[in-house]
Amino acid sequence: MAVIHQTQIRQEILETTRKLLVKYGYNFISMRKIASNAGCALGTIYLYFDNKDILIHSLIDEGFEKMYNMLLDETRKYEQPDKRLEVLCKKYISFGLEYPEYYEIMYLLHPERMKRYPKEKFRRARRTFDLVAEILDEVAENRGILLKDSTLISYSIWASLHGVVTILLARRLDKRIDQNDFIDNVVQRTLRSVI
Amino acid sequence: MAVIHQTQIRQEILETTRKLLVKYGYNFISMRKIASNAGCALGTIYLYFDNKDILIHSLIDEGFEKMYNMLLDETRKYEQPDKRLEVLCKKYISFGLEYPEYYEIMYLLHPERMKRYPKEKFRRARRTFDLVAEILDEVAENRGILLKDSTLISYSIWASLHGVVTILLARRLDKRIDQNDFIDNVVQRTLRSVI
DNA sequence: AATAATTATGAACGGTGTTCATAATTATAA
DNA sequence: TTATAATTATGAACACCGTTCATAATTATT
Repeated sequence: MAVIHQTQIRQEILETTRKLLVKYGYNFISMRKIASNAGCALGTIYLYFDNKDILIHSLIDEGFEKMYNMLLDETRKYEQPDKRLEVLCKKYISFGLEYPEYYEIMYLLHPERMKRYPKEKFRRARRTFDLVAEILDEVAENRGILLKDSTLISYSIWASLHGVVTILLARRLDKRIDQNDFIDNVVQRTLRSVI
Repeated sequence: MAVIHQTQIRQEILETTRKLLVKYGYNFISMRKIASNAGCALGTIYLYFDNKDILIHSLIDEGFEKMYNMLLDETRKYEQPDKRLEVLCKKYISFGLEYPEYYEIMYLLHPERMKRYPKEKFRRARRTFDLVAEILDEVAENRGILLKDSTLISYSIWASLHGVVTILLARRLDKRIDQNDFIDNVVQRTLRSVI
């Protein structure tokens, strides 16, 4: 009964999984391929991760960290609240398009798998929403308006942005429509409808 | 080299697949289970469907048909353009929540699988957008405004609605937020931002 | 040095989608 | 009606999958 693991091989497994995920996509990843690439036996992985889901989920933190930093960096470039909200929206979408593998494990894993989705991952995801809510409050204050529920509106904004990303990742946008026009339109509609 | 198949068993396979899909969800479906339930041999399925994806895709038409009719029925209940647009949005979301299995194969199948996604399915999906665009034009006319690109706006609206559905299906909504409040908020924001 | 605890292994289990040689059936030709 | 050809049905076999577990190798403790 092993209790605490913190050896080199655990990190190696994680890094290998991340590399395979980014390089080949979620569907390519199998426990055998990870073991093979990480230079360990198949069973060894199960000493450090209870199952495949938990292993994959360990990468979600990385994704949220990367995303949060990208959004923070981008919004810090500007001071005007409306502008900050705009670049936040656009950066969210471009993150999704730039790192589809991360976006997939962060937001698109099938619901059934989510039974195993650890709660602390949700907490980490929430940090992004706090950022949105924060900037929303700035916008409201700047316009001299009182926002009833910035959290609800944050999630509401997220829905639109998430819709854009998933539609584009699933290649479901009508080819007659320009991708950038589509993104701009949703973002503009979103911004206009905020308050 | 079989060329044309139109026997009873093909329909039986399709119906069995649909039943298994609705009853147990996408992940439960395997070719063996379908064969077993349809009362044929494993290999028989491959006489009528090149592979699993194509078999599943055959059900997509059903989904789009069902959805289109639901949306049409709902919007026909009203005459006022704004109201028609509102119930359209709400019905779209409730369809997604009510028939997650269909919604999944219609809109959420992983992008990699979409390489095999037949083009005629896209065409069928477009009918829904034409309905949205149609109602959008009504709204514009009613308000005496000229809409530049109702197709683009249709897809833009879709993004928001699709975002709502996927977030709810993936159970990613913060539990502090009421589901109906969330839906209403997005729909209201969407309607307000249309023009 | 001997024992105990930990860590690593890979064969085995029951599943998956897909292929294909073979068998059964149906349609056509003599 | 019989013989041949074309079609349709079969399920074993292949190469994969996630997971388990008895066993082996290694490390720590006594």
